[in-house]
Amino acid sequence: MVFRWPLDLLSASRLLHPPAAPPDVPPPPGLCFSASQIAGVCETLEESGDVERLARFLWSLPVTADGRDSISEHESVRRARAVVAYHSGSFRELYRIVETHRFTRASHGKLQAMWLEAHYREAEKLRGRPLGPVDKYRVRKKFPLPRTIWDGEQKTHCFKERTRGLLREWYLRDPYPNPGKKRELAHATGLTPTQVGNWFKNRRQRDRAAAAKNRLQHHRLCSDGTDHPLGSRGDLEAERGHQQTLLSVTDSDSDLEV
DNA sequence: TGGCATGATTTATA
DNA sequence: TATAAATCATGCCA
Repeated sequence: MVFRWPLDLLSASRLLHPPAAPPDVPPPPGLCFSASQIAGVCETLEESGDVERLARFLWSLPVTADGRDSISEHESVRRARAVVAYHSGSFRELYRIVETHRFTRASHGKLQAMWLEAHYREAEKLRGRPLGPVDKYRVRKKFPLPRTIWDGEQKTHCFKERTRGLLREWYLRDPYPNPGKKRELAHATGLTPTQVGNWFKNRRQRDRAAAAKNRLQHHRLCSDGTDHPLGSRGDLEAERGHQQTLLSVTDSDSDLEV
């Protein structure tokens, strides 16, 4: 392995062989590194966050015209090149690296984050303003993660229809299930007990909101000048009773048919 | 543990 | 493309 820049040979040498000798003593001429040793240096520099040094190190590596050499084939080297491309704003280069090579699962998280962030930045630059959540969602839809850095596993935002059906069913029977019932339902739906708890919590919250809204509308329709302030008969029991009635009426996330 | 407010994501609609 | 609505998660308080 012949380095283009002696300084980087020195860097690599120090990373691979921590300085037992005085640090400024140059490595012996003709010192060779294997591709996996080079990859190790890339990993170390990447972990250290010193992108500038990583860039210099990568630059010092010998390259073939098509990049198909034992060094460039190494995933850590490719990932390091992607990192450098990202930090230097060379997003086209980043996309090219990511799209043309398959990466292992261990690299997916970082590469996915860079892929998305790069596209966000481009979109922001294009629009001249920061992106909101919906803008980012559109960017993600427009530039889906390549399969080289994504195993294709769909992350669903909503629970499965069958799961939701079960939850609704149980909710109608008992909106306040005890921990045992929650665990049972979690087992039946494949959700965690926390998710089940959250679902019931949200469901009650939505029903209360819908109940309040319905009552307000009803109040507006009925009140032809007579005054029925909302809180005047609002004791808890009345509220609960109203909710029970509304279970059959509100359906913010459901098709409740009772 | 429940209620409430709020955030993030996704989808629908104008 | 902006906006609203729906859905799930999370944090705080009582």
